[in-house]
Amino acid sequence: MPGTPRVKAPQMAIRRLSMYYRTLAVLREQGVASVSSEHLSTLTGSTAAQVRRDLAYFGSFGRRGVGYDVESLQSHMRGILGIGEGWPMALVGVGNLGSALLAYDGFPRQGFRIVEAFDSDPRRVGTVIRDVVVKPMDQVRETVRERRIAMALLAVPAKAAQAVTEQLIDAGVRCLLNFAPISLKVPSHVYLASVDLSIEVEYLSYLLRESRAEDSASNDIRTDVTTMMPL
Amino acid sequence: MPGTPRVKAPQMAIRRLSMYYRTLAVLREQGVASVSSEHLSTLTGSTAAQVRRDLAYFGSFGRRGVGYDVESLQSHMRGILGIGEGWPMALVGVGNLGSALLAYDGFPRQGFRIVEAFDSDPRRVGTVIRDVVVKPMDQVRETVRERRIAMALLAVPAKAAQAVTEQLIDAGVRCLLNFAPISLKVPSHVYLASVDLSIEVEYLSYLLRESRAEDSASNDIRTDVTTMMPL
DNA sequence: AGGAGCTTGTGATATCTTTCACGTGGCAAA
DNA sequence: TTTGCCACGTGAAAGATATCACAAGCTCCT
Repeated sequence: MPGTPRVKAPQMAIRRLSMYYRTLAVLREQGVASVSSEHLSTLTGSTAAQVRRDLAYFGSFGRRGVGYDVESLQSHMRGILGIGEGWPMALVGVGNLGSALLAYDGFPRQGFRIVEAFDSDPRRVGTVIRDVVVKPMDQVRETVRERRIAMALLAVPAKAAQAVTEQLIDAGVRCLLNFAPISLKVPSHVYLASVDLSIEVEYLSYLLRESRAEDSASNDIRTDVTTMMPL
Repeated sequence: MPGTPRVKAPQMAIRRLSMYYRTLAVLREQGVASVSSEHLSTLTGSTAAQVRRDLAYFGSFGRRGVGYDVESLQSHMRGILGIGEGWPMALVGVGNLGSALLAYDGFPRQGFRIVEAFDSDPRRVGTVIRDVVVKPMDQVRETVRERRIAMALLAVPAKAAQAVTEQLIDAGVRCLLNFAPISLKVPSHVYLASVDLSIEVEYLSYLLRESRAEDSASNDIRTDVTTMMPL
């Protein structure tokens, strides 16, 4: 890998890499061979300086005066993000949201696959969704260990989330993506990210409310907003 | 409202308010009348200083030497976040994810309700989920205007997302929660938040990969991580 | 009433992140 | 080869956010 990562990359930079990666995939489909930081920034809603800085955290992938080679940059991003290593994932909680996650084709497209699903409800156990058989909770430990699953998606009710989390960690899971609206506690060797729909909606609600007060609207272009709570 | 917001609150502070709000709701159910910043911080995975600072952006709600009154603080948070104003929301895209969103009970519990749903697929139009009739896309404009819907959830394929966004904005929507894995462009008077599952999973994948390299694990307690990309 | 002990609210400070601005290397054309 | 232009990579500056640490205010007890 060219260049050395002098300092640790900010969490947000890593998230933006995902955006860059996807954008590069689109460019490649379109037959674009080379892209500048400027170009990439308009496509991802970032700034040129930010794109360059983000990439520079991991090495120097571009050529001065030219830009970045789309294919090579994409493959570097893939390597950095661990895409295509085919991480197998486990899903716990096969309710409405869990079922939707099982069916979500964005995961396999990026090389992540849900290979096991669990639920505590006996009526759901045994059902098959997208070739995955729903297993009872008491098989979590054995299955996760056996298949060496490191990542899990948590789509259970808030009340059950902490207990299930502990089960999963005990079984050897190292990464958790939590959808339950609750703040989970995990030991520091476990990575945790959360998608919290209520927080998103309430944040928008706040902005809406605030804007009613001041009401100052211009006509610029505002760009994408995602979300991250560090550490 | 007591106190004055001297400076604009960071976006992250607002997201944390949502956490505080939910935690307060739990405390109230448990009959807890008063809570300190210290206590609240352990429950939400923040720090005491951060809790105090976050709250101080909006006023002074506590009493020195005592703490915060759970009920009154909760009601202040509710006001700030605009919870309970009963914002009606529209959903576009009633696929797997869209259906799950319709069924998600976290929204109505916080006072947000999906009152209209739209889909471009004729096979889905007319179906009823949770008392909501799925309407065709060409009724977006009229319906959103008529019902004065300001918030919309976008659960359509990435390819369609930008076009649908523009339809919604044209119809008067001011806030969008986007689930499509794409960076949307919206005018600056429109608020946009995105939930991007691929980014979350790839972020975890990155951390996992990185940890394999250095492998330095201690036994502290790590706390919740959500996600936010500012402006 | 006075003092001990607790917890808030907040200046000041430290840390983290983004933006600026320019030196450097690279390409192309004359 | 030289000239002109382009776009990266990166120190340095600015800006944003989090943390520290303490004065101010409240309650209770004596």
